[in-house]
Amino acid sequence: MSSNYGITPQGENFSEWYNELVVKAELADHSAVRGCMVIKPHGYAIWELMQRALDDMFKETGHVNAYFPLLIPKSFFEKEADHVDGFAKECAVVTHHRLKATPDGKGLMPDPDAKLTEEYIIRPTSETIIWNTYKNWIQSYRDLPLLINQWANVMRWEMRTRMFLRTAEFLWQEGHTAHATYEEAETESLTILHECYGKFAEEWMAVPVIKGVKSEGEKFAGADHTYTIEAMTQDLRAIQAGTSHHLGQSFAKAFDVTFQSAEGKLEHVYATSWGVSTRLIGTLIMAHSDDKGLVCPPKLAPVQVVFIPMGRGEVWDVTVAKAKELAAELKARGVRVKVDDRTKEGPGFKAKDWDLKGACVRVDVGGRELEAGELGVARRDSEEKLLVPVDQIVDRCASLLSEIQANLYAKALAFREANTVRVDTWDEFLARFDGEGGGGFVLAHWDGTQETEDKISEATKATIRCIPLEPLHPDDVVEGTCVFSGKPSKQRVIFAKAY
RNA sequence: CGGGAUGUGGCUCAGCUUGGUAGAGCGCCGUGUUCGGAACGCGGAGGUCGCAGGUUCAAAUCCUGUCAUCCCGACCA
Repeated sequence: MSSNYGITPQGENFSEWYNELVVKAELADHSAVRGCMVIKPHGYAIWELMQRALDDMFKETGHVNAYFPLLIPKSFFEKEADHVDGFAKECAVVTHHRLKATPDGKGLMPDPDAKLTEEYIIRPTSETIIWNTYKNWIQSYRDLPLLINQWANVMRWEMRTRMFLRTAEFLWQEGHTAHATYEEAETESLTILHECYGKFAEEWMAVPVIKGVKSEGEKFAGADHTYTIEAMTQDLRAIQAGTSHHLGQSFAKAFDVTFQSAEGKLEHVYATSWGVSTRLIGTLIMAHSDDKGLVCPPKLAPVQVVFIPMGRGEVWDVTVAKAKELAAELKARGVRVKVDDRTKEGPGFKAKDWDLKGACVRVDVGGRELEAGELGVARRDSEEKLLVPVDQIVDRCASLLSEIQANLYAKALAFREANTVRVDTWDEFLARFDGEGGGGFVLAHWDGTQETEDKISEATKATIRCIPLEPLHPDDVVEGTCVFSGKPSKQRVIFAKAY
């Protein structure tokens, strides 16, 4: 798109649409640092709203926040073999603690005399530093469960990055818990999945998700098993929006974290870890937004209602005053409002601008309408515009917000259902994922082997997103035969091309 | 890391083939007329052409290297 206005339509090039939207809606910008973005105020506002809602849920389920170091001694990483394999290839390493002038005096270089005896890894995730710490915190069954969450940044040196979806540095939360029994840890990982992540995705983001367990090939490095919430994007791909891992005793054993039980026996603890990241913002965009720009569910919209005063001179003074008055009333009800009283831009410009930035409801405060006693109210989620009597504006805006929240979820759910199919033959399976783009969710039988999973992925680029915890349809758990190998299968699993 | 493309005022790009004093539109600043879905006039500011070498009297332009970004693969929240 060569124009400064507008963005590439989704249908033309989804990827370009996404990249342009992120920048033009002022959510984020590329930075001088490879793979790292600058999250701009409008984008960060969404993250803050997400943080607040999630943090409340974590607290509600008994967790507390703490903070652990950004740098992790390299040796910690060597202690859990699977974990090393999973992350070693994408670690940034700190090797020196001082700079000195280069011989030519023009630049700086790491001072060879300041080489660290043990190098540090910039955390790609904090299991190792946390479990090294927990070792000192846990002695007795009375110290359990230990339920801690951390809000932090992490770094993974990814080959290819995309703003919000995969950046080298990203913001997230990571929960790390310790339990006396396998069952209790299992309950914990499922509680997070259901009470926090699933609920947040559906009730706050208005994004329906499928909760399931990852196959061996897709699970977290070092986990016993991994639970996930999987969402569908508008280009028919799957996006992993959050994961909750039951780590078993692997980290407890690697870091020798034991406790004495009530019976006096020394046992290793059971662990979970779970996280969601700024990728949620990417998920949000890909699930709801359109060719006009960002569509934000009201619960996470930085600006829920925007007022556009119109007219010039005395009329302008009147419309601005009225807009501010109405905005104040709405604000008193806890609605996030904005009066766009910029004088340089016209109302047409402002309407487009707020469509782009994802204001949920726009109220045009015009002189003529004000005299007639009715104002134009436009919904961002639909094309719908309505006339609302001035004295009902506040009530109507408030009710519209919950209608929009519900509508966005319903729309996304209908979209996912329309693009979820059950496939029983290999030819049909191949056809579904042929070519570029997604292919939606395909529910197919799978023989449960890694080998088959790999071969399917190789042939189609589609991977097993999860094995649903609850079947989407009762027939999905009726036995069948693997779509690839023809071997017996207990249930259908979800295949999709993933972000 | 493999294949492809691109780096020129804040943004989108032209100029490069055939070396010779850096351009346009948008944006920005000032000003006036405008203001109901991206208004217009006039006057301005702003770039050692990604970076480092090399060739040359002379490099945005030619050569080498390097870095970054985007697209396609492998990897991944």
